[in-house]
Amino acid sequence: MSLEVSQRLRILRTRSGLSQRELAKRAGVTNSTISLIEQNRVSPSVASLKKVLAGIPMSLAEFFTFDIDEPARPSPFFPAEQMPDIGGEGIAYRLVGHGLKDRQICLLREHYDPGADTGADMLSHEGQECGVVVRGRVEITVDGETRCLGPGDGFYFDSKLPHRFRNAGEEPCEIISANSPPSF
Amino acid sequence: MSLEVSQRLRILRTRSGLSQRELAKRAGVTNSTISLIEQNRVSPSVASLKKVLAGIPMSLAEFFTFDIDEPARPSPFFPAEQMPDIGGEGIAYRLVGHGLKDRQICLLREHYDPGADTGADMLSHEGQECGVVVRGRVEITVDGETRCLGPGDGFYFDSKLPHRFRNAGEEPCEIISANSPPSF
DNA sequence: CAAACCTGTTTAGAATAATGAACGGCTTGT
DNA sequence: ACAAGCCGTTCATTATTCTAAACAGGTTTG
Repeated sequence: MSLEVSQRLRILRTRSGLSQRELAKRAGVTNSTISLIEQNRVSPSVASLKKVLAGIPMSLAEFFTFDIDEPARPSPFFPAEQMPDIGGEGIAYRLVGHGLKDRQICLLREHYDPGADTGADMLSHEGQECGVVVRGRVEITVDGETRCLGPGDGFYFDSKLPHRFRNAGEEPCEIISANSPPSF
Repeated sequence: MSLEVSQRLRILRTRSGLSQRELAKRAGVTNSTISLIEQNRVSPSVASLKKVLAGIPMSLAEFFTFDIDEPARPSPFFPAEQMPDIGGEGIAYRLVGHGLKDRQICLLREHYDPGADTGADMLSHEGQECGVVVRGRVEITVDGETRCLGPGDGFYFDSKLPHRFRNAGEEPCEIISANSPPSF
């Protein structure tokens, strides 16, 4: 949680143009409750926080996911040679959109040397990921199911499923992949 | 909130294969706290709920947004020849992950014949989009800025900015692109 | 069989959050 | 000037949550 409950609430309340008392009235709590929460002197019960948010109105899910963002307008183009390499052993990941704010997609050019893989342990993380093989062949294991994909073949799976990538062939392998929310 | 805090916690805990005591230990609370919360006999403070979730581990945002849509697991692999073509005049879009539920990313294999383009009118829609040129050359215009990209080059922009794609070269052009939220 | 070890639940008391009524500061209107 | 209104904050009391320890049921171990 990048933002405290206290900060989030104060931001949301003031953004809505409500005073502590006014919000309290709408929410069915007292103004002191709001005050104490916003000063981070108490940690509200989920029940009371829910009541408070109902006065804005906003759901708990929205409350905990909202973020303060600022706009910016950088160039939309990313030349091949300017993409930073963020890969590892025998693997190169090049990120499209490096440096952009509020990026929702992590789009990667992935390069696997022959024999290279993502490691002995299966990967597992939040989000979804997908990709297309552009060159070479890659052996992909997802949730116990293994397949060998070639140029033009695609994949799409929930990143929480244990997965692994391996270049089992003799030639380098290129993949364009996307995942969201971004892992890089 | 479609799901009670109590239900969510019990589902998440059991799904993680943890007992109340084990989770309590990891979270630094007592087992009775977990029990009472799961029985909905108390509404935990945000502070204690956060502690509990840290033992899973999971953020408050994830906790309140997660949903139980756990249908049968479809295959994560999409062979090249099975991807449906959803393109237009001189253009072919092939979708990776066709038929999946709750897809957050629209990953496309795009094929542009020489001279083909996305039309006279600029495109503009919700979301973000990005891609990498795999073969050939494409002329991309975003918010008045035009660039010609070749293999390995990437782009990333807000889909609301007026944009247009055109294959200005003599050879077919292939692009792997991603956009979110999905337009297909 | 029974002792040991799980599981989730319950209870009294300690710790914490929420209330209701104050307070001080600032602005508006008479 | 001064009262009336708003603002956010503070404090003693009340209400709720959290803890520690015990309870009840099921499974494993000797």
